[in-house]
Amino acid sequence: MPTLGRPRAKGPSPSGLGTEQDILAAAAHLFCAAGYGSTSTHKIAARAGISQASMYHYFPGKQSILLRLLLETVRPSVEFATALTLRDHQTEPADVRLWALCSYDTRLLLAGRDNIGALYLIPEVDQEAFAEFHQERERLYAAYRELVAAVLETGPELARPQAALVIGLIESVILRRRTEAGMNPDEVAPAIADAALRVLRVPERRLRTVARVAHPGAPV
Amino acid sequence: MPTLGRPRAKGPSPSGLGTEQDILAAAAHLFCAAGYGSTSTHKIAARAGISQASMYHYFPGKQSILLRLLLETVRPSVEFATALTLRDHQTEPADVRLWALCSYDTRLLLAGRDNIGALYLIPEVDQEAFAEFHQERERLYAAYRELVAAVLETGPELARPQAALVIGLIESVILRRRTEAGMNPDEVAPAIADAALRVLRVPERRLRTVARVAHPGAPV
DNA sequence: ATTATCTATAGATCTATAGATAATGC
DNA sequence: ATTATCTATAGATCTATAGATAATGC
Repeated sequence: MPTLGRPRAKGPSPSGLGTEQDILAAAAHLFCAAGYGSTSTHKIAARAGISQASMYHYFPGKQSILLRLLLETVRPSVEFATALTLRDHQTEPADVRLWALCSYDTRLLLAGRDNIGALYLIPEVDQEAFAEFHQERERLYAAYRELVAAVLETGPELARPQAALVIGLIESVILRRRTEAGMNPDEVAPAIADAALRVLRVPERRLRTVARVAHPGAPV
Repeated sequence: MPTLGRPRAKGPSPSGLGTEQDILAAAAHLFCAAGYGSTSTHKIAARAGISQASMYHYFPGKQSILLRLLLETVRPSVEFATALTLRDHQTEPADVRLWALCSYDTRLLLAGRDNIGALYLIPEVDQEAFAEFHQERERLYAAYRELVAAVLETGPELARPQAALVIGLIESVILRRRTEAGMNPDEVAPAIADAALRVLRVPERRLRTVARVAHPGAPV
C-alpha cells in the first residue's frame, strides 16, 4: 500500500500486502522448497518482484529474514501453549488441554500454501544467529512437558522422553506434507492428537470423551 | 590405503579408510551440521584433508556425494524392512515384526558420530537429482504400510495414515538428537517401538509379550 | 606408464554497498 | 524533503577444468 517512493520496475506488488510481506512470502517459499543455503538474495528478490538491492531496504540480510519467519511461525504455538498452562485453564483436565494443543499445532502446520514448518528442519537453523527462535521453541517444549507431566501425573523431568514422543508426532506432519499433498486438517489434526494421548497410555474409553470435550482449534 | 599417486600435502588420511571415505565422512558431517547449500566443495575438501580440486577425482560434484550418502543411509533399513515382509518371516506375528523394525530403524538413526538421519530433512533432497533415494525410501515406507496393515488387519491403503504416524515416531529421533545429546539407544529404541504399537492400539498386555519376543536390533 | 594428488585459474555466482532516480508530501 | 525503488559494481566466494607434479608399478 505504500504510495511513496519510486515505483517498481515490474509493476506494483500483486499481493497488495506491501513489499516486506512479499519478501517474507517469497523467502518462506524458497527456503522450504529449495533450502536456505541454496536460496540467494537475488532469487528471493526476483520472486518478490523487486531488485536484489531493494531487499536490503527491509532486511539487513538473509539471516534476518529467516529469523523473522521462524519467530512468526513459532509464536502462535507458544502463546496457545503457555495459555493452556496458566491458572485459568487448570480447571480443564490435562489430557483435554494436551489434546487441544496437539490438534491446534497440527492445524497450524497444515495451514497456508507453503509447508512453513519445514523451516524448523533446515540445518542452518542450528546456527547461533537463530538463538532467539530456539528460546521460543524451548518455551513451547516446556509447555508440552508440563502438560504431558500432568497427564502422566509425574514430574516434568520424568515426562521429558514422553513429551519428545508427543512432539515428534506433531512434527511428523511436516515431513508427511512434503510428499503427501492435500492433507485434510479436519481428519489429520484429531488423528494426531488421539495418537499423542495413546502414546501416553490414555485409555480408549477416556479418549472418546476427551476428543468430544476439546473443541479442535480453539482454546479450551 | 592406496600407496599410489602423489602424496597429500597435509599428510596422509588420518582415518586410514582412504580418500573417498574421508570425503563422504566430511560431507556427511557438514551437510548435517551446516546444510547442503551452505556447504561448499572447498569446505568438504578441507575437512577431508585434500585440495578442493582433488574431490573431483572421486565425485563429479556435490550432488553425487549427497546421493551416495542418502542411499547408504537408507539401504540397510530397506533391506531389513523388506526381509520382514517376505514369506520366511510371516510365521512371526505382525506386531512383533513391526516392533523389531521400529527398534532397528531407531538404532540406526541413533548410531554413528553424526546425526546422519538429518540428511533426510534437508530441503534440497526434494530435487529431481535425488529421485533414486526417494524410490528407496518409498520401498521402506511400503514395508511399514504392509506391516501396519497386518497389525491392524486391514488393507495397505487404509493403513496409510496410521503408518505415517508410526514413521513419524521413528523419524522424530532425528530432530530430538539435534538438541538432545547422548541419547541411549537401549532406552530410546524400545520406547519408540512401544509407542508405535500404542498408536496402533495394541493392548498393553500384548505389548509386554511383543517386546520380550522381538530381540531388538536383530532380524526376528 | 599410471595414479592420486597438487596449483592455478576462468567464469559464474553471490552479497552488500554506493549512488542515481522517480514517485509523493510539504 | 522524504521515501522506495532502481542500476551498477566491488569484492568475495564457489564450481569445475586444465595442466603440473610426486609418488609407485612395470
